Amino acid sequence: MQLSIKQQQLRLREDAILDTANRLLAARGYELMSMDELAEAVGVAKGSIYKHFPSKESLAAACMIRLMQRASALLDGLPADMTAVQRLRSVLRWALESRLEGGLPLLPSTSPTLQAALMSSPGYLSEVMRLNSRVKALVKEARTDGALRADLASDVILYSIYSRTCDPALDYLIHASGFDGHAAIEQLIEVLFAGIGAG
Amino acid sequence: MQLSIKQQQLRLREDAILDTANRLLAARGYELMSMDELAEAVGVAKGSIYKHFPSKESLAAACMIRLMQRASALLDGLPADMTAVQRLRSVLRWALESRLEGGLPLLPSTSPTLQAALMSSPGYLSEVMRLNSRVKALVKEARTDGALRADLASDVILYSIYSRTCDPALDYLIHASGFDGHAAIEQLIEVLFAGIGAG
DNA sequence: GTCTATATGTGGATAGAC
DNA sequence: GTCTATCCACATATAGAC
Repeated sequence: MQLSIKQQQLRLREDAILDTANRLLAARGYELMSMDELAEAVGVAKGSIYKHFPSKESLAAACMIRLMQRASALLDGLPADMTAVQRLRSVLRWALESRLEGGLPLLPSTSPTLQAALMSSPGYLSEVMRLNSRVKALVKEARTDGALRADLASDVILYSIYSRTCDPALDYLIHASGFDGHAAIEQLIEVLFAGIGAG
Repeated sequence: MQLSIKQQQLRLREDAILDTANRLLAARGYELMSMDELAEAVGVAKGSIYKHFPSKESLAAACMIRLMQRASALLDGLPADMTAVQRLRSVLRWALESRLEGGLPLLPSTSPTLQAALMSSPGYLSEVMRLNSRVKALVKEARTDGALRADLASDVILYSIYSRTCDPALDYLIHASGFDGHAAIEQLIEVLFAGIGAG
């Protein structure tokens, strides 16, 4: 079933909106991104955006869903011979590299109203669950491999990994200490896995 | 030189404003705390707040300055026989306990406009420098003690410590995993120092 | 579906009486 | 210095022509 030309154009337009929104959300956060500036940055009228997304909140939710789908796709694409802990490193590295390119909004816990909207968005919730259970499974596997500390609760490990995706140390190292972005990322990954890794 | 009754009352009023602002900033962030709700929470008219602080930004700066002064005071009060790395653990523990009590705003990097305002506030800047140089000195001392990894750049260690004060893993552990707050704090401190500590 | 124009609400900041 | 009442800018969201 092929999409018609019109549907393809529509899809492209929506992707353009989401790309720009993604960037603005990452740069300024949910509250400070106005629909006016988004419309101008995309190059469409504000009213048009509301034809694609019924509200600012649903737009943000769509951004987050797309990001999580990309994270899942990244996991799918990893070489089959990778160990669980290597996969965990890879997905964290991908998230931090995405942040460097200005594409990773830190939306969670940014805004109560947004948080409430996300929590009542079925699409968002199911994608969160899906990604979370995959990462959880990797943590469990890495622990049985003996690659992660057995004396830590697995949630301590899990949330420590999640939290590093929005670690402000990355920005500090780059802007205050002059680190190269990729080098800074490797340092943060190294420190994290030295803290949660066995041996 | 004793303060007059009136000056004391003024000071108390200002402290009350700062206490409430501190709590609201921690709970909702800079953008979402409105001067309207602050005034109502303190129990004064909005106009009155502007007699004490010329702008919302200067109010936030005053909050941050007071917090950093408290951190400095905490360092002053630590036992003389504590090692440098123990002092670092203590100040991080204090920061996280403050967050638990709802008193530690995550202002840095929260808002570009606020960031700009802070960077042009002499009082804020001098307090930042003062605290930062003390913590930096502790990191240096702990490294020469052999308590911190020598293969890491000291800025990597320094910013990793700073970043843990706003680690979202704390909230996740408490709210999603049912951890006790103090236990969660000890886990995060343990993971961090396992990552940056020698041996 | 895209545009222009507008309704409606809310934010920071101020004026002026007391 | 505290209050009430208000100004002004800007944000989300919608209306209506094409």
